[in-house]
Amino acid sequence: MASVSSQPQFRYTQPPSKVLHLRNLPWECTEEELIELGKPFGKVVNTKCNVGANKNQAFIEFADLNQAIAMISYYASSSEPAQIRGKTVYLQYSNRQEIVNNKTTADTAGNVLLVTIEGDEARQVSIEVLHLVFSAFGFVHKITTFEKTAGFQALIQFSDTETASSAKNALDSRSIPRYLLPEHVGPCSLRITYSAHTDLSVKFQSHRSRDYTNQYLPVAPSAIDATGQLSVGVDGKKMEPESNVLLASIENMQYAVTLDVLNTVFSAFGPVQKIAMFDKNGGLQALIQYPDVQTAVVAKEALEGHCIYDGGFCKLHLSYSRHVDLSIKVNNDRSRDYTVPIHGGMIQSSILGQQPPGGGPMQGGNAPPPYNGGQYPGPPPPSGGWAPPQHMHMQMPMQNYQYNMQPGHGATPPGPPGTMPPGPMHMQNPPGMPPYSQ
DNA sequence: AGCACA
Repeated sequence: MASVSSQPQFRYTQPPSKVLHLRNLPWECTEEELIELGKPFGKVVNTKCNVGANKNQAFIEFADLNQAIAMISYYASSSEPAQIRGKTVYLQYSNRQEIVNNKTTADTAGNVLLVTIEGDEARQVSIEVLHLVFSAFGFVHKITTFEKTAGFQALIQFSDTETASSAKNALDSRSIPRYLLPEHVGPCSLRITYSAHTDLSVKFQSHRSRDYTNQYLPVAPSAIDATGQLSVGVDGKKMEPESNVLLASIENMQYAVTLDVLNTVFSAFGPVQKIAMFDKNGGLQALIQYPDVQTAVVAKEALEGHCIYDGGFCKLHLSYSRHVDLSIKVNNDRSRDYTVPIHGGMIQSSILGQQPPGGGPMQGGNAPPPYNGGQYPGPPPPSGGWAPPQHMHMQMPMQNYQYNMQPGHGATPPGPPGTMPPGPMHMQNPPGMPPYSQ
């Protein structure tokens, strides 16, 4: 009934085609072997091997029909059959006129990378860690993560193809540094290809996706707990609730860390509203308040474990405070409310880089060693699997935010999303202030 | 030993 097909699936004499169908091939025969076989008769423009249930069929496409005819004719009258690896290969004209290329292996470079995180506990890799790793090559615009059959994957969006390529070249098939992973997590390696995407759609900041160009993007309801704070890690487990207030403790404080130094360091990520410094357990601690959680998250990510001064001095350890709004009673050298103008304009001048009283760390005879731009931040890389990018120093945002305290002006809002220049990030040391690095 | 892939 339904057997009245005008084109039977095959006949014993196919009309000529520049595509040849090959069968009885040795298992998993290579493209090269097919090209070798067809080359004497003409230009092989395409091949497809490992076709069929047994993967023992293949196609060869010639540039010209006459070349295909030449090959068929030759073997039709030859005493020696066509052979690959000593095995007789049967060939005939294909019933198709061209090989459709499903090979995506020649993936075209783009600004978005598809990253597969391989490893038994790949899901433990947080979006923050991915951000940190890929930020070494340039500003990361957006990240989305998802589960596919391939495993735990992420799409990482850069400004441009060049930046994405440099990240891909440096990181593909390498492992995430151990020190970036929780202690119990085993090795996680990265497989990177280009994605066809050019601009990811990120609706919310969540444990699965981030848009770093839009700090005011709403936080996903699923990532907010009863206290209104982000409390979910990428693996869904509870983590330290994020807060707009950071608690900084300073280790190895060889040089004075003043309110102004802290303000400068933390203002790089957004407007600092308030700072309170205090001594605890013989060390210095400070609470730094931002207007929003996202800014604090970015600052914490970028600064955690890094040193204010070169040489391992004044190493910062950051955690989220339980505070939401600091109560600053008095503006002095240990506490400051930058949102409340005071007479005399003292605050503005100090924000803009005035040296701390008594000489800043960069002044005097005991200035810290100069910033070493090429220095690698963080602990030494673990042996094997990881080449630190040349410019993987401090992760800095592309904009410096400062409150404009002049009368009649509100706080200076950050620039619109997408204004960040492409390319790797570089330290921007405020004038007069000490550089900071690992 | 007889025509794939999305």
